[in-house]
Amino acid sequence: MNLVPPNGRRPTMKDVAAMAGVSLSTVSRVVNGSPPVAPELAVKVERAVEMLGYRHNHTAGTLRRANGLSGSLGLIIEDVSNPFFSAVHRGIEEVARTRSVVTFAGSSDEDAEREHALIEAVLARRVDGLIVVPTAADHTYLLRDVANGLGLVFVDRPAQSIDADSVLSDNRGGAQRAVEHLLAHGHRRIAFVGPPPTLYTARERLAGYRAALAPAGLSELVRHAVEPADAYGAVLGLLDSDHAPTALFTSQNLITIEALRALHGRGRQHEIAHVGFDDIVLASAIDPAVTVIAQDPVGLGRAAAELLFSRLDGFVGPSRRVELPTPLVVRGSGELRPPG
Amino acid sequence: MNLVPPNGRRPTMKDVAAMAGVSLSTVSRVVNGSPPVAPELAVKVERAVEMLGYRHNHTAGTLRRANGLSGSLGLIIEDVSNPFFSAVHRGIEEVARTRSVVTFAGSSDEDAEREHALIEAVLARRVDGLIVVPTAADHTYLLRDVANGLGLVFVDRPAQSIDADSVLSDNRGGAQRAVEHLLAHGHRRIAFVGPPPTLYTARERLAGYRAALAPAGLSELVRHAVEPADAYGAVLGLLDSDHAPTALFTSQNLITIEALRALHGRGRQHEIAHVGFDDIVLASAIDPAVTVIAQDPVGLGRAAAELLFSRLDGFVGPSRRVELPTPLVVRGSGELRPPG
DNA sequence: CTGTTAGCGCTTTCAG
DNA sequence: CTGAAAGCGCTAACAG
Repeated sequence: MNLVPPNGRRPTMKDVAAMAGVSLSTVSRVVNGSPPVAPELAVKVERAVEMLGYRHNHTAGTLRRANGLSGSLGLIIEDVSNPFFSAVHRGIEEVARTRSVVTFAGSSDEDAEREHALIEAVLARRVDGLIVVPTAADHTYLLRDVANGLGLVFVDRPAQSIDADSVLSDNRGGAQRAVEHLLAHGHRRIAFVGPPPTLYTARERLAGYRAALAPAGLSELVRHAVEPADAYGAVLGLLDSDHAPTALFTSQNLITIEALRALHGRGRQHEIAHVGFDDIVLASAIDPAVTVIAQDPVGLGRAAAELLFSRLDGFVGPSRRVELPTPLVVRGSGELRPPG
Repeated sequence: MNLVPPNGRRPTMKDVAAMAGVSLSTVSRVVNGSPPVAPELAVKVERAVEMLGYRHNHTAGTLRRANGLSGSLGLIIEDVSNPFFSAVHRGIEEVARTRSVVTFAGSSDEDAEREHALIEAVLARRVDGLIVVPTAADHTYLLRDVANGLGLVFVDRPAQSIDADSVLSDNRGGAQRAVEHLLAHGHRRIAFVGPPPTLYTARERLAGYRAALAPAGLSELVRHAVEPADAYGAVLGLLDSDHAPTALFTSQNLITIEALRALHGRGRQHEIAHVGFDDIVLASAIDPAVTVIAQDPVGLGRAAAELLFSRLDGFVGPSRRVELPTPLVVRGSGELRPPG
């Protein structure tokens, strides 16, 4: 059964053809399941394939194939091990799988150079498309590739320099809804704790916070955390200040977690209302359960892949922008009322 | 700057050679940075590359290159969006990056057929190596590929059917240490809640639990949760039983989370001691903070990649098995003493 | 130091 | 329905 061929050479179609006593083209036809081919020949070929342990070299085929597709795509995210982005990956995989397309995945670590190196690396492996969570400000160098047929979709944040398909969450709307929810529960001093507005998503969420406060005529109370860990101190500082807030809006995953540590550390979790942006594991296990604005990262990935494949399928319209809703998930912490 | 070539054809080395007025081989030498090449010619080539927006086709080179390496590898894990496995992915990426190797990543979803399809897909794209969290019982079909130079490493669980390099956590030792820790704090009735022992890791952890109880002459109290969600009910059942345990060992990530929900839901988190296998986010935010046995998934990935590349670098010794330590992280929940 | 040539493994006309 | 032959984009001898 498992005869290892004498030499260390992988068997090729030529070897299969020789063993089966047919021509190269017949092997190709059988391997690619493209009739017409006589059943008896097909059987002979299949037997030879089995015997030799022949493995199709899809990349060699790509070189010659009419459409030139490699059946692969590149995914560049901030970090493959960040649960948010790995969920995006998962969504992409779900639709790529239906087309037998495999995915190169890599982390940019929010570093433009690294992003660029990764993109070049996967492009050199001739991926059919690219899905990118953009970090770099300039992506014009991809324009030529797109003109030459590369599929390109940006996800989570829009590209700044070029016009391309993109899939985003409703960041601003979600943040606004979170703050309006706190307002509706009687809060007048609502603090914002989040990363500085360098990234698109951070800017949008801050804008949402402001959009909610403005019509109420309330003044803002903003604390920026450069590193997520900074949020811990920021929240403690807010709790200790003269004019302490009665409610907290934390604009991101890791910052919400730090805020929880601070709140619980001080035993104030039942007094200070809190809504976080991004759902977190254990949000419903702790007391009070954490009210959040939920994103749908898997949906983000799915939508990005759909857009990408529609291009590869020949869609040539103008660039599209899909925005996914960010519903409020009520669990308890966001429904605490201010004292008095 | 960004002249898109008139036709939709990607420029090739031939185009570059023609524009630069040199031969194909000279272009190849410049592109691959393999001297000797006259500086003036190099400049001409580089200019032409720039003008045309030439992009190297690394896969075409693979076909002809002496070593035949594609500079890519395949990673098959249970789920790309599971934080544990995506951390493994991250570890692999860290070492692959130093060699400019990119990674195909896909999810087997604990399904042997899917695993097989994925492996075939990446093999057809001629990856240099494969890192697999095995689900299928049989991997003998990979033997021939390994004989033909494929690097192969199993991670998190050993392969059952073939002899290959593998990287594991010390599952049994970690579980044993967890239970011994609870014994040392005076507990005599310690329950085990975990998945049924179908998977290697589950079996090992259960064995560790038993290995700790046996010398103490204590009887076991085991509850299996087929789905993580089942652990919630299982823990409630234990709490309500006549001979309720005073301590809990939960043998996995998601099960620990469900147990926490149950414990906190009943307000028993300060009475029942609890140690979980696998670290979890927010473990230190809740009260009491959760004592765990920590794995090092990033280290698992790094080690797997090191083993893989050592093979590609020509190492030909017998198969190696690396086992990573699983330290106890003391935080509070595991140090509660039994009543009385 | 540079160019010519053969050919990697495959798909695709094009004849038979 | 099957085979022969050309050639995808590239690298590696080998001459010059």
